[in-house]
Amino acid sequence: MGLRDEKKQATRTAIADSALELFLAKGFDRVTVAEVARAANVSVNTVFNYFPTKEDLLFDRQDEVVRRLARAVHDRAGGESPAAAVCRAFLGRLDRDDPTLGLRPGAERFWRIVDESPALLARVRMLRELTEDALAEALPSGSRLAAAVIAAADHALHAEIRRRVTRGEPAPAIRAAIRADAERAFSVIDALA
Amino acid sequence: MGLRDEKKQATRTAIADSALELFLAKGFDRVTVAEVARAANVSVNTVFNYFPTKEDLLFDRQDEVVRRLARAVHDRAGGESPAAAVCRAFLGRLDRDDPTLGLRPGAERFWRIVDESPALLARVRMLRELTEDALAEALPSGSRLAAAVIAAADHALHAEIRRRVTRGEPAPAIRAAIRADAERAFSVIDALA
DNA sequence: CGAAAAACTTGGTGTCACTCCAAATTTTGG
DNA sequence: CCAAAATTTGGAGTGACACCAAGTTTTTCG
Repeated sequence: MGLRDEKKQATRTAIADSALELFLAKGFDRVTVAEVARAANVSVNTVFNYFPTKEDLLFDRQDEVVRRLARAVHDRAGGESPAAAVCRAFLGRLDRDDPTLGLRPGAERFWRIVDESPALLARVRMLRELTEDALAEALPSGSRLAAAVIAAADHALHAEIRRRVTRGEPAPAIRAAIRADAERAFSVIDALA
Repeated sequence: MGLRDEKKQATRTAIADSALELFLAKGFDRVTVAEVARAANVSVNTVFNYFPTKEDLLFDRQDEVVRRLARAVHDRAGGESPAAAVCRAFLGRLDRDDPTLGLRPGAERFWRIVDESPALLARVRMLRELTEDALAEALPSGSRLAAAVIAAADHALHAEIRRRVTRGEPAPAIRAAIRADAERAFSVIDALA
């Protein structure tokens, strides 16, 4: 990687970091792209060179997230059902305290930004749909219905975690409750896929 | 209702009709609000007086749609489970050839507009979420997880209908296939709510 | 009926995300 | 060191939408 790519990486993170800081301070909708550009010492055009939309300043590189359910199904052991695989992956992340779960301290601030912005909420819905699409492709049946239901359960569990965190419940209690919900839901859904 | 309200109604439908015509002809994203205003002989400001956003020109009065699942649950007979109630309501609409199903001729043109516009697809996702929210409130358990799963199934069934219609399958065949899918899915899900 | 009040429409002005283009500027490979 | 390639930038535009201060129309009430 030459000097050029190093600089690009630096510029990109400088922009994203400036953006996050501003969003945390003022909220997504009260920050303009021009402000972000100024804070990062670049032009507005450069911001759009790196990030196709303003929302991408916060939701950057979501490929991994979008493909998570599909990957869980794809990588499952022979004989394991898709729903069981997704369940197992979810519980694994729960035990491992995966940062994307929103259970770790600091997550609240992030999701607060999202919850207060219609544009970001729309983006979350889009990511959810992309997740569903990817899952449908990974299912041996290719069933959109099964994919929709499994993705809905996964999404609802994540949402429930955030809701409880916001409500101030302690992490261990949340983990226990969510674990029970997940096991119950996915075992029911299992008959679909 | 006085003269004023009659005029208002006339203006509103004139705007919506002009908009639909233009959207059908050119696609949502290739029509500006200014064009719609001109076609309806009003000012741009007046368009926004009646419709809060450009998307509302197409998705007007979606309250009914958003509350459909909640109403099915709310109005169910004693002893019927929520999932069963939603299933029954869905099958009823299928038999009755409800226009919002997308099975009737002309529906393709409408959904083509939607499918080609990112903004309208985002709006559909929002309506889906509102549907889910309303359903959660209507469930005796209030379970967001159950609501999410039921709403996902309902949404997926609608999407599947549209997909098959687009693919050119005959309506009776679609109805039969969807009926089977719905019965299977909701009976499985039944154990959740 | 007639005039003030209330409701509606309009023009104007401004903001902000985002696009397109052409002119710098920087980096790299030869 | 120089020319090609990549990057950054300024500038001009577009379109949705907010806000406000005039009109204009409809209603209300004396």
